[in-house]
Amino acid sequence: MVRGRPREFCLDAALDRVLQVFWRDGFEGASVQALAEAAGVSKPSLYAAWGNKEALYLAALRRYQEVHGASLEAQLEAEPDARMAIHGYLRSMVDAYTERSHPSGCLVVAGTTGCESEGVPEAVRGALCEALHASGAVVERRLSRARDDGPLPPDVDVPALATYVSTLVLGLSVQARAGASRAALFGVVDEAMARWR
Amino acid sequence: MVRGRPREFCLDAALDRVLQVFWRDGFEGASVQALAEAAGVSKPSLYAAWGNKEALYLAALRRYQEVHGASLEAQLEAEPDARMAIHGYLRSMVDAYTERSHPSGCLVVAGTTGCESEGVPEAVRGALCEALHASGAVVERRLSRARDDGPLPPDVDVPALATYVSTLVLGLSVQARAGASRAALFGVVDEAMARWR
DNA sequence: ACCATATTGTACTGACCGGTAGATAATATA
DNA sequence: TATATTATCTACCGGTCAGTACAATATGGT
Repeated sequence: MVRGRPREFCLDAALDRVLQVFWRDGFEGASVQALAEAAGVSKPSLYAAWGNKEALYLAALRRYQEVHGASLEAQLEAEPDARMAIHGYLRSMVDAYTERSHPSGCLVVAGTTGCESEGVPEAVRGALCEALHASGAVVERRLSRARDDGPLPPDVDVPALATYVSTLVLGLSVQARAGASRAALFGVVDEAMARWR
Repeated sequence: MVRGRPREFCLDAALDRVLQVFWRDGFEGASVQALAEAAGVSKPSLYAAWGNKEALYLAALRRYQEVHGASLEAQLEAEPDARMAIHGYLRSMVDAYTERSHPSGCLVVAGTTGCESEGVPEAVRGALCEALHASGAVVERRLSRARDDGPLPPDVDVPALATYVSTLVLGLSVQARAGASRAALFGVVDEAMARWR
């Protein structure tokens, strides 16, 4: 057993609360005071658990990817038809981005857009860029598989097509942030898919 | 003639420097100190000219729209063929978003993405949302005209198509912010236009 | 010359920032 | 029961934030 006084709060539960604040306010916009209050924990307890604001953000980002990202990738791989897989992926994105139980849009998109300021540590910038790249790579791998397996013609430019799809997803995140309705964004997805093939 | 000691700096020139900092760092990320240094003007001079940080941001946003937005709208209207007009619009956006003489991406997109924090005044939030909506409306008007004039079939869903195009543009801005190359973004535009009809 | 008006730079305000020192409390082990 | 270890909270640190008071300075009007 671990010695010493036991922690009185659940790390993951607190991190989820912290995540919500970072998601809404960004790295700079979220004060440690606000993060602590949201987590229902004192400021020194936050520092004792994660070290500093930078490490706390990186932990929240990691949790975001696990909780909100992993299932989307699995779904993309599960659907056998490539076109249907992308269509489902886009629709799931719209669902997630307009879900009312957490801030709208994507944490990574919001973070990347506002990470050029000097107040954002290099490690945070790097992690966000890496996360953005990773989400694009998932789409590219799926499309690459579709080309190898046949449903996509072998002459298709997979990187360009993947970047196109990813760019659309980034746009959906911004639209959601700006308050676009779920219906409007489903319209965008339908419009995009109607032009597929 | 105006009485009193004359101002020793050019308002528009200073506002352009201020704009660059807000563009890169956002409303919260840009300190008034940094804005003053970038403008080559003391902090009280900034306050004397524009009142406070909020008014300064709104003035910078207005200037951004005049300097960086007006020409794009004109170009969109000038090209007679709707498809070519949209293609040119998208290519111009990529050019602007990856231009090295100013921060990458779009000020409005960056601002909108990070304006949910409490530190951002309501007026700034409102102006950004309005600006985003206005840029979408420009595309919608152009497409609406194309439907009325014939080149676009009358059964096309203009609002949905316009939102699709705008969403793509927002995505391009995020990609540019994340460091995507001009070539990669031109590839996205080509991919999107290849699926047009 | 003198006044009214307006801009300038220095130096300041109170509030909040991220982060921590240090005393206290709660547990496992011995 | 005594000790080592860890978590908790209050109260504080120096630094930076947005914003300003004030004296000096530069103009036009009279």
